[in-house]
Amino acid sequence: MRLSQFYLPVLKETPSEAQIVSHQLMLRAGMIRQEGAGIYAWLPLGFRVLKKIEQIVREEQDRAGAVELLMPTIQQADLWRESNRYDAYGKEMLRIEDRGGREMLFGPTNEEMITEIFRAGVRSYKDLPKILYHIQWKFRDEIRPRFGVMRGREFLMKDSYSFDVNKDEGAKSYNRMFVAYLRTFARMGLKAIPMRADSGPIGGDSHEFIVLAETGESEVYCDRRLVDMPTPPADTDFSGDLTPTISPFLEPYAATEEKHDAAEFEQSVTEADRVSARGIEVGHIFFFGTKYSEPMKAVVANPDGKETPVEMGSYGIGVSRLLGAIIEAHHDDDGCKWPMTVAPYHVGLINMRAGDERTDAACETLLKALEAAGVEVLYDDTPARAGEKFARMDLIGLPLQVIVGPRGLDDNVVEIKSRADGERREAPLGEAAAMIAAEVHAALAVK
RNA sequence: CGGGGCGUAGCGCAGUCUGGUAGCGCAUCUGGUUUGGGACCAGAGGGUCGCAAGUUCGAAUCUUGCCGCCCCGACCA
Repeated sequence: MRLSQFYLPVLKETPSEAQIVSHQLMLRAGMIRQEGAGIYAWLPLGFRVLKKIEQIVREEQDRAGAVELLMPTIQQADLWRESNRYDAYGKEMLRIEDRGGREMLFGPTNEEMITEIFRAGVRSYKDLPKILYHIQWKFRDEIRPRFGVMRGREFLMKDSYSFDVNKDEGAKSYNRMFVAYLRTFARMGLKAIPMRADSGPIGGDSHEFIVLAETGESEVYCDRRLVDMPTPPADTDFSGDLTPTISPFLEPYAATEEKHDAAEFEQSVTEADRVSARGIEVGHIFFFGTKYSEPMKAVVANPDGKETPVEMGSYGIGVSRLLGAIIEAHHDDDGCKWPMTVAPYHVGLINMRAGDERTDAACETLLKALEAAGVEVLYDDTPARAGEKFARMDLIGLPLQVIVGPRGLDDNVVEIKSRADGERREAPLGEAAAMIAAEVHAALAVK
């Protein structure tokens, strides 16, 4: 992509309404634009990252055996009356009326609808287990939206729902999502720690996945050993018993404020390993049994031929929020520092003298070769000054910058700069594309 | 919903107390000089001062109402 054809409205100054660094950088790097309190338009650069994150979430859901579908954003009030949540949900639910005066709502979550979809198609325990998920926009009329996409009112969420014949089977589904979540966040360069969490009005077992960050909204407490716990590998067998895989994560102490037990914390964790910090909740998993299946009559015939309500769980990932969390974890004073797996483009190609025959030709050749090798390139072909180009490229934070200018071309080399550590090195012009492509693919291969 | 603050050019702000017909920096456009880390000179364009009503000869400025946004608290991916 040529920058001259792209839409990248960067800001030199920090908009005053942005309080935390991720919000500031997303506005400055032209990733989002606020259209109302807690409502954002996704500009091209931000949209690309959103799609990358969404795709990683999707791949790990699929790997864990979940099946994707798509439910509508608008739902009917009657569906929510079946679970008695239409009145219980309160003002956080955005209620709408259609032209016929029917009560509708913009979905804040989808337990009711998925239960309705499930019960319409499943009759027997032999069809279980099932995990269904979708990635869809939600609207929750938050009392106080803030911090940009970290607490928007409209937000993109991946929500999965598991259906099992009994509680033991339900626990297996819960574990599958548990492992899928560990892998999902790790692939984005995040250390997300599962913590015992308050399951709220839903009840049942619950874990929140927390990224430690000073700007996090929750107070959390955990054992330091959890911070560097290795991620379960890509070849994990999701059809097998996952208890040994997840038990190392369950044994050390970890809890959010609501579930924190100071006495237990001090007793079970050595003083040196006690971490009390702030964190960003990027995922939340629940097992809630028959809360919806019972009132909504989502039942299957069990092996005895008796109809029993299915045991359900729900599993959420805040996809749009993850952009904020990743920036909080990966940035410096100059801008974002995207991990390769979620970067809007892998490489920023900087033409130091756009309009000069020699640099233009070298850039065009590199661009073609890189794109042919499957590398996503943002090519700065604008006539802007060098300082401006570097600052802009640092701000948007592409992992690799390739600098092509007369100075290097005199020696037949280009410069490659890594955004992560600022390291610069030279590469022969003829070999640069292959070297960069290999580097990009190596970084992406880590799954 | 309670408490606090803000709304003036795309962005950041001054002007409001003390009413006199709107300004600064950045950005944008034109010409020129520059050109490897946010350049310089000269010129130009861009504003129903959030909206409405009121007071006044005259309102960005005073009064009232409304709208929007931000921050602190209770709720949440």
